[in-house]
Amino acid sequence: MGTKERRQRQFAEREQLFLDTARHLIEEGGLLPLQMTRIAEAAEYAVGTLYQHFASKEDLLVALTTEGVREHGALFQRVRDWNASPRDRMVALGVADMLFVRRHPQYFRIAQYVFCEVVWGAASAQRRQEMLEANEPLGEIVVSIVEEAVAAGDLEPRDMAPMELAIGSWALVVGTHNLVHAEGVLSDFDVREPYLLMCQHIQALLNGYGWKPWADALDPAAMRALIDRIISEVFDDLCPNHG
Amino acid sequence: MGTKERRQRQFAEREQLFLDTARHLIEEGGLLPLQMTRIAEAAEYAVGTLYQHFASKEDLLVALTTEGVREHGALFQRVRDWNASPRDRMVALGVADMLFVRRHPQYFRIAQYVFCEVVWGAASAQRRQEMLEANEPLGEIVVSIVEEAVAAGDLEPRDMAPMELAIGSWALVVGTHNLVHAEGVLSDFDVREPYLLMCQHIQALLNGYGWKPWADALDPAAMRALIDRIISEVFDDLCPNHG
DNA sequence: CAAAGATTTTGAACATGATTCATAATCCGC
DNA sequence: GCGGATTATGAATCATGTTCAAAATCTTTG
Repeated sequence: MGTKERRQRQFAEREQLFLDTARHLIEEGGLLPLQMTRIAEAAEYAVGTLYQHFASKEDLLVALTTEGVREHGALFQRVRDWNASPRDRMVALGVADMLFVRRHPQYFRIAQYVFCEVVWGAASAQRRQEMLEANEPLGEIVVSIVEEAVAAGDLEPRDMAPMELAIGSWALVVGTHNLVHAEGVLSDFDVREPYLLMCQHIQALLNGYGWKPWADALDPAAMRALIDRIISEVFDDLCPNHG
Repeated sequence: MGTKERRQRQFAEREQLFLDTARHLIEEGGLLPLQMTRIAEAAEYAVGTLYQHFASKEDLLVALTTEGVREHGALFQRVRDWNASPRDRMVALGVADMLFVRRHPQYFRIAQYVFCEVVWGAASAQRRQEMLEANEPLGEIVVSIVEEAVAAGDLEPRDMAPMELAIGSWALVVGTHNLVHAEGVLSDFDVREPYLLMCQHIQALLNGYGWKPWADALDPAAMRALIDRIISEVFDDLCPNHG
């Protein structure tokens, strides 16, 4: 009979509850005052129960980030399936990141923390594994778009592997998140719209690879227009106040 | 008399000792098992003495990173003063990072941790201020190279501020460090020489801005040659086993 | 030079917050 | 409804960062 199955389902539901609760608490007050006791209290369970799900606080944080990676991956899949040129889809990946940050302003902060040796090393091997597995599809999607561009003749990779080309945009995106979230570092220079800028840099990078068709990376208006188009064609439901 | 000065000097020396000791311990065993008690022990002082220098563990980590930023800045200054085209100097900044990582394999790991809300927020305001001040020159050097390129007619910035252009390479570099240090994320794709790749991406980005003279970003051999030239002309003393 | 007073060092005691585990409660099959 | 297995509980434990009263040292002064 299905009693075991029900148990498993309830266990999974409770795990979800813990993760949602933790996310809530982080959104309220940040990562700094997050305590296991508080999470358990807020979820109306005992600490011991929380520890039946997560081997440690770090373990929970890795799990939380893994969820974010999956959601992030869902946005990337939309881009992969979008009927547009590989080049526009590369930019759309950047837009996906931009929107993801808007939806989850805390996400990249937590992710940065989670990937630090101190946290990563203190999480269980299984959670780490899950995270890496959740990450794989993202890399694969970027690579697949690069490969399509090569197949379509838009891009001449010469000796570079698709992944090596993909890493450029990837690093650009990761680096932008880092700079944006490192309080004080960019603020001196008052960068108004860092993610618009990021998209322009992606365009420049693609131009630099000789990726066709060429786009004017230094024209913010053109960039905005493309971003608007991407949002309306791919992410319309995520931007209620758009247009 | 100079007894007060001597005191101050000795105090500064002891602070240096603590920082060096901490760095040593981190190099030995990583950040995870770093304990204030251990640092004090290893430096042959009592914990209380350690706390006369650093308001908290986080404070110490920020101070440690600030030292790294200063050393990093010294490399950037060499590049600024190098007698070469702005474009080659932009690439040389990337090479500076590459060499800095070689000298201090742990540095960017610690920096990533330090810039996380959890650590940054727990450090004293003064240490944070010092860090930001130490960081400023780095940004200024990048911007100054961009400005020189514009002045020389190598680059047509249109509506973009120099800083906005500089942020592209900066993000690329920061993102590469992140990917390289996030264990497991890149390893699936076995990227042999991430920093060679980073330099190629910088070239592509500069090409994409229309930054003259054009360089072939997809030619690893050309890139290696330029890196070798930069090392021999700017960083020769830092690479004993070079050539 | 010694004593008084100021400053600095010390490390055991304290505080915080993660984690455990003996006990209590609950569930399941009969 | 009962007995054994499973699960939940939260007070106790443990690990570390931090403090602070006492001891040690240094500086000034008579």
